[in-house]
Amino acid sequence: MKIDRSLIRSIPLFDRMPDEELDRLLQHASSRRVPQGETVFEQGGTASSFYLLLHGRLKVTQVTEDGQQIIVRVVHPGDLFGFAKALQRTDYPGTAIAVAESLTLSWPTELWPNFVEHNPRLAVTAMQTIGQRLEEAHVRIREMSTEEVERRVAHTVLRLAKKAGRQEAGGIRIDFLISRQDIAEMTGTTLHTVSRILSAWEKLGFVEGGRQKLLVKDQNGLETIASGS
Amino acid sequence: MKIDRSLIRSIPLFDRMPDEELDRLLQHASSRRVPQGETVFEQGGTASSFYLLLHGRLKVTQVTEDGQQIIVRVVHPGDLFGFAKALQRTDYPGTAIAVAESLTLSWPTELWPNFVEHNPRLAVTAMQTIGQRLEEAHVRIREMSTEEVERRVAHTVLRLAKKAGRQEAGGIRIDFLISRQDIAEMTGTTLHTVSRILSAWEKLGFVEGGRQKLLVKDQNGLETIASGS
DNA sequence: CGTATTCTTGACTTATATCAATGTCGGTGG
DNA sequence: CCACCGACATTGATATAAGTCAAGAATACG
Repeated sequence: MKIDRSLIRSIPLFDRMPDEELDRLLQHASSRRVPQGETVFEQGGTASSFYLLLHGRLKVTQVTEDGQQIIVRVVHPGDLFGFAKALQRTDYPGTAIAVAESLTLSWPTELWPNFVEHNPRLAVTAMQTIGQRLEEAHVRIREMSTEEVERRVAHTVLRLAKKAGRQEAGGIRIDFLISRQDIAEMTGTTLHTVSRILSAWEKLGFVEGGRQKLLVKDQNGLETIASGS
Repeated sequence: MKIDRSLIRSIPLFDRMPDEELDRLLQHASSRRVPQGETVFEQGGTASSFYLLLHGRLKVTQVTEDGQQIIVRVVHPGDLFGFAKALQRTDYPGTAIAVAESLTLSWPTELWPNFVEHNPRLAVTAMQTIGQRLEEAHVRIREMSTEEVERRVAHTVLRLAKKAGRQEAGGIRIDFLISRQDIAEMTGTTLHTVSRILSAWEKLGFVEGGRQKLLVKDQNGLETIASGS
């Protein structure tokens, strides 16, 4: 399948890679259009590929034994995801669902060690990527350990605005479908509590809600809350 | 400084590395004995080295702006730690304190990219290490999102018993000094709640407490609690 | 010994979950 | 095109897990 090289070039992971190396990489890649709501891979499924998100937005969810769901992370364009093999796993630990029309690149997992060995720069960058993810996880742990719900929700919304926000008349629109339940699963609370919090913020003019919609109208206001009232 | 090679060989990261490669690595390494209670590096300090724990036990803590402390992780023998550079940071995100007499190896951070480029296997293994750490973080996030305190404490104690337990008459001893406060900082709760929980478990014969001591007497009992009563 | 941590335990408070009911939006198909 | 249905959201009332406040006991250490 033919893949637009300029789109790839815009991704930090590949921006300084020599042409030939990049071509070698793309040779083995396949791309796929993923419509809103469809899954890229599912929790427990055999990890046959690793992926790169070129365009769109995904959420990675996990379901616990007793049926509770959490959102492990949101995948943004340029992010590697589903690299279970690099974590020495054979199955995917979560389910990746498109929350906006998306475009992915994928490679067979067998090629991962190969790529890494032949391309040390890729290895270093990939490690940095995973490292950043680790830091994000630690931030989340820290917030869940020390902050109350409202602050956590504020932090989460601000991060979404930063990573997935589109400037719009009146504020920053979160650029994909996101429900109260989703926000609850990202912050470790219930949709009821999130709903109450967003309602309160709406009264204060900080945000504007809507069905699976969110518009941040006053970033400073939220930052005040995030930093502990 | 002369370093015992057999000790290094026992560590998975290096077990299958050619002798010459290992020597090249050890050439640039320095080892240090860290007495109980001393720090290896401190939060915010310039990341000048990365480390490997050969022997002993460390805890890595973080202090938030408003002075609350959490334990990010416990470092066990064989673990890499303080590899801030791999995460493209210039400072250490936390403080590493010896909770038992310890022995570390360290390398100047500048050598990290060098090592990785010259030793692809090391790169892959290091990535797996970070990957595992990421998974552990996700487990913790999942537990904090979905489980109540008692279950989380049970999970944490069981993990400690598994990773840092020494068989002993009557049960499995957690092999380093650990306070109620420490357990609280690992599970996102308060020392009071931990104290009450451990007291209750002691009455049930699951554990035996003591000042900065913990003995797991009934692993199955704890596992029942961990899995949701 | 006495002084400082660490731990325990009780009483009380509170944030947040749970339970329950109703409202609203938006897409589907008749 | 409108009506209806299902998914999503709001909001109130109530329950409760866990935090906070407070005091004292146990243990280690110099």
